[in-house]
Amino acid sequence: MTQQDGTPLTIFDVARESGVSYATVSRVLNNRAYVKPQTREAVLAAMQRLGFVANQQARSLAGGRSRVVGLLASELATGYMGSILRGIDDALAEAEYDLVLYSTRRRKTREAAYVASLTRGMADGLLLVLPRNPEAYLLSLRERGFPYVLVDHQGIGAGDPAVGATNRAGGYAATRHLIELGHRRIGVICGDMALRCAVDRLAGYQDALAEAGIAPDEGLVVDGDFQQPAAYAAAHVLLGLPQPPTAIVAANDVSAFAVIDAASARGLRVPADLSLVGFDDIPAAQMLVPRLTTVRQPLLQMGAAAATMLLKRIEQPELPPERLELPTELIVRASTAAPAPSPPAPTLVEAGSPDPSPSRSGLG
Amino acid sequence: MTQQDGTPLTIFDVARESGVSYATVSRVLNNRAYVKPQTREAVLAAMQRLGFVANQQARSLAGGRSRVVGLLASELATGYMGSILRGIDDALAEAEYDLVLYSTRRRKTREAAYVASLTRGMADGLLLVLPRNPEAYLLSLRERGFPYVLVDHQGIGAGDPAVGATNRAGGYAATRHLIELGHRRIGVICGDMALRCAVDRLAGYQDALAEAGIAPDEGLVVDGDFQQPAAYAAAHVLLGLPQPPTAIVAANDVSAFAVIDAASARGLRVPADLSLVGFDDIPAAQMLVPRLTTVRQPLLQMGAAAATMLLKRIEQPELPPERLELPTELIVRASTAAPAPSPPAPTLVEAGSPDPSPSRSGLG
DNA sequence: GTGAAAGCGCTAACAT
DNA sequence: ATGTTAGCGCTTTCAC
Repeated sequence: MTQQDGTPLTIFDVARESGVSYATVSRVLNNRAYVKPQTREAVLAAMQRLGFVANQQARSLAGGRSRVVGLLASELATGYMGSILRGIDDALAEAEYDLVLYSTRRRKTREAAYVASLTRGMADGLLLVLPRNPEAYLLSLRERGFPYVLVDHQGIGAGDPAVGATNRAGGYAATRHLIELGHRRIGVICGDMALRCAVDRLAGYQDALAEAGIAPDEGLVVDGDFQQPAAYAAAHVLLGLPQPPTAIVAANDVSAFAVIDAASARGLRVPADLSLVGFDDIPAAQMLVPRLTTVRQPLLQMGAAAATMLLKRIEQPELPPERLELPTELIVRASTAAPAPSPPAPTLVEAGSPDPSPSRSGLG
Repeated sequence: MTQQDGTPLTIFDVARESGVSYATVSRVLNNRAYVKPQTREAVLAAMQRLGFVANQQARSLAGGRSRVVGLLASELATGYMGSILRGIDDALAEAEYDLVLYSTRRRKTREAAYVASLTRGMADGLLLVLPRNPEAYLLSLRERGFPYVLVDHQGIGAGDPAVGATNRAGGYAATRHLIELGHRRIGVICGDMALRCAVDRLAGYQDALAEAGIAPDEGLVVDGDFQQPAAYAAAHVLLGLPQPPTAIVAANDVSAFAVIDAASARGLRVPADLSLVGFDDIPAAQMLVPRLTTVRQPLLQMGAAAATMLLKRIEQPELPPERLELPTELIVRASTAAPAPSPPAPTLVEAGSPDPSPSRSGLG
């Protein structure tokens, strides 16, 4: 706000208006003790009257805190990021923190300098959502003792504060659902295996196969990277197999959409000819026809939890790193069904107890 | 960056390292004249050597510029926002500006104070993407002479700097495409008519009908708000008409998805029984089965153009407001087809030349 | 061309 | 409980 002469209002103006000193206004502004309730009210009233708003730059320059959190992300335009972003924003708004965006592709400059600019007053902490290769950042962040939290990227090594989801359990639930439907040949399209979440999802898939006594078939595990094109190619590989799978677990919903695409290009219908489970439950998953059976990640909550965790670490930087895994949840919709009874799988399955009717507990 | 003792590096350190003064370092930092090239290089080298990064807070406190742009948006988690966001980010990164996010639902405080905090040093300018009721902001923004640009919300009155798309032409193209396919009864599900873009799209629809000599039928124009639930209800209204439309123009893709939903709930198939055109071309539009025919908005470019315009206005706040409309483009995919020949529309059409074969020029 | 000095608006000791 | 006094790290006059 400005006064009538255009000069910005300062706490000095508020001080004069309320008849106290400079410092007292600052105390009120910062909700500190040692202010008589009566004085506090008078100052607050003066602020109201004047329409005073503190200059954030000055506060952080003087006090060392900016009440800004940085968000480093490789990609902004996905539904995935959008949901996380909203969760973060909610939690931050609650605490009256602002959010500055840093997309990874910005960094034309050296990484060190880049992180340095963050740690030099601009932000009090950093949220990293699936950054491309975080090692470069993490090192200097750790060195500086700068507060940060990883979102959905627990790193291959542990030790960093992180918020993620139970990806392994999710991969397990997806696969088990298919097994319970009667599928035995279940393909999987992997995500970017540099990311822990992709590794975990695959592990969950393997868990479920093992539990059901289905021998793993390397040919049914195809690479992907969470993106449409790779998944489309992967789907064609799977569907082109001499003995194609009757069901596919996709690393994420976007990959699942690609499978539908590839399947329909081959004249296969989902779920009649091919069952399909995605991962994420992005909004589009329920818009699709058929609606996608998928493993929901609580993206909004993950964002909020990460922000909350970061705020805590900003307050107490010495806190030991904490790791949070939020539960995933299988959402059964219309893209999965029992396999077509037609061709009874010949002999490619190598081993395992051929128990055809696993227990129905809990799922599907 | 910090020195070995943990003290942050300042331009004073750089000055000492390079044997010049304090002020000269500042000049180099700001790319100002009156520095001997040789001196400049020496200073730059010292910065490199030390790994110096300027404190942005201090710079803006002293200099009055923050190199930060604020983004005010009502919603962050949509594909729509994501695309715009990316465009903004690209343009800003280019100019080495940072982006601070302000979602509308944050403002628990009074609007005036809210905007004030933006204009008090935090940001040099503000981008407003489809804010809920911008009047409150705009007024105080204008009063302050604070630079801002509206994105995709040209306001009912003109006069604000804004970037949008040719919504009217888009609505026209969508409708005309359907007309050329042979449709005569074309329903429309409106967007939030408080927004100019929704009004324009409807106008385009009406343009096309008029041009084809199809009498407007009020019953075929149903309210919506760009969201799934309202569009779903609207679709049922349309489809439940004694004489339902053979084609529907939806205000946006999300609404179009809802129509597919409602149609399939009624046993209708798209495009065999019902043709459908969306608006936006969000990523999901091409993932859907059937792929959605839609009017593409260049969201990324809109974001980038708005950011660029804002930067220009930050440099020269006195510039007259500029208004930019980026072209929309009809993307014909699989959700539109010629109407089923079965029931030859009885008599509800009131007037107009019943020319059944409009020219095929350009579209289709 | 370069250096010296005065703030930018605020926080945080230190007094009182 | 309140006032006084230094700065925070930088930009920007103004001298030289």
